[in-house]
Amino acid sequence: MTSLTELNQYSSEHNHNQCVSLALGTAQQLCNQRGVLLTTIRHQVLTLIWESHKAVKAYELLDRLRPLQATAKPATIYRALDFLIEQGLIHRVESLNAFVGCRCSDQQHEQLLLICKLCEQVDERPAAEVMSALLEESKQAGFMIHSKAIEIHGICSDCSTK
Amino acid sequence: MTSLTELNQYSSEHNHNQCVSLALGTAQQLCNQRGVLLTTIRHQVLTLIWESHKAVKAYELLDRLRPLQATAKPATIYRALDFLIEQGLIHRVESLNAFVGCRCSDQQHEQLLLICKLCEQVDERPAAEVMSALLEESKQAGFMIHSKAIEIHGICSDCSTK
DNA sequence: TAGGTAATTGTTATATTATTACATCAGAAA
DNA sequence: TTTCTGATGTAATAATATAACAATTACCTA
Repeated sequence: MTSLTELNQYSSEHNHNQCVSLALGTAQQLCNQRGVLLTTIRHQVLTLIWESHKAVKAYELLDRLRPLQATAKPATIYRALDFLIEQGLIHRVESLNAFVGCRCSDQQHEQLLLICKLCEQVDERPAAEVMSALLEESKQAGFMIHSKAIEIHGICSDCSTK
Repeated sequence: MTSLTELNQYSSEHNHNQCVSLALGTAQQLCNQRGVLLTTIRHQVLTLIWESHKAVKAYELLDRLRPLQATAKPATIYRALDFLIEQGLIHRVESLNAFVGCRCSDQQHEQLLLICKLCEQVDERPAAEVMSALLEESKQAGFMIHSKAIEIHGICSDCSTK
C-alpha cells in the first residue's frame, strides 16, 4: 500500500485524488482508534483543506464551507481546525496564519515545513538530522521542548526548474 | 567589550541595563553605517521592546508608546516594527504574533528561538548544527531558502530549576 | 426505552491583529 | 525656492480569532 509520505505533491503529475483519499482514510482510521468523532463538519473542513497542498486561511475555508453548511460561522471553522490540529491531521502554519493537511498524521507529526513563495505549496519533511540537532541544542540550553514550529520560506524545486 | 550575545537573559541576576544600552548602541551604529534613520519613534519602540526579554504584542507596544507619542496609532507601531525587522534589530515571533529584541543584529540574524511558556522569555541561539542540517535538508529537497522561522516552545532552564 | 451526561454545534457579539489610502510635514538636493 | 524623498498623521476598515451561552445530538446505562 502506498503511504501518504511516499507521494510528492510538488510533481505536477501526482495523483491528487490519491492524496485526498489516503488522507481522509487515515484520518477516519485514527479517529476510530482514538474514540473521537470525525463529524460531518470536521470531515468537510478536512476535505476542503486537502483540495490542494497550499496552506488555506480560516476565512477562506469558511467561505468554501458555507455552501455545504449554511449556518457556518467563524467559530464553526475554528472549532473544526482546533480538533484537526489536536488530532495531528493538519498543521497550523504559524508564519502564514494558515492551515495545511498533514501527510504524516500516523507518524511523527512535528515536521519541517518547506513553504514555496511561488506555488504556495507546503512540503513536510521529517528532517531527522535537523530534529536531532535541535534536541541536542535544547539539551545544551537546558530547555525542555513542548512543541516546535520550523517553517522555511523559499522556492521549491518544481518552481525553480520551471 | 561585552557583546550582546555573551549575556544570558535567563539568569535572574543579569544586568538588564547593560542589555538595553548594548542593544540601542548597536542599533544606532548599524543605522548610521547603513544610512537609515533611527528616528525618535523607532528608537522609542525599540526601547519599549527591550524593556524585557519577553515577546511583546503590537497593541501593547502601542499602549506603552502613547504616553510618549500622543498621536500614535496602529500604523505608527507597525511602521516602526517593519523598519526594525527590516534592519534585523528585532525578531517577529510568528507563533505568538509578537516581537522581541534581537541580540545578534550585528551578526547572523536568523536564529533559533527558544520561547519559555512560564516566564515568556525568548532566547536566541545561532544553533550552527541545526542551521547546517537545515541547509543540507533543503539542498536534498532542491529548495532555495529565503527565510526561516524556527520557534521552539517549552520550559527554559531557569524556570525548570526553580 | 427513558433519562442523564458529555460532546458538538448554533448564535451573537466582540476582541485582537494588521493594512490601506491619502494627507501632511521635515529635511536634503537641485 | 522648488522639488523630491522619507517619515509621520489620520481615518477607516480588513483580516484573524475568541468568548459566552443556548440548543442539539450522541451515547451510556438503569
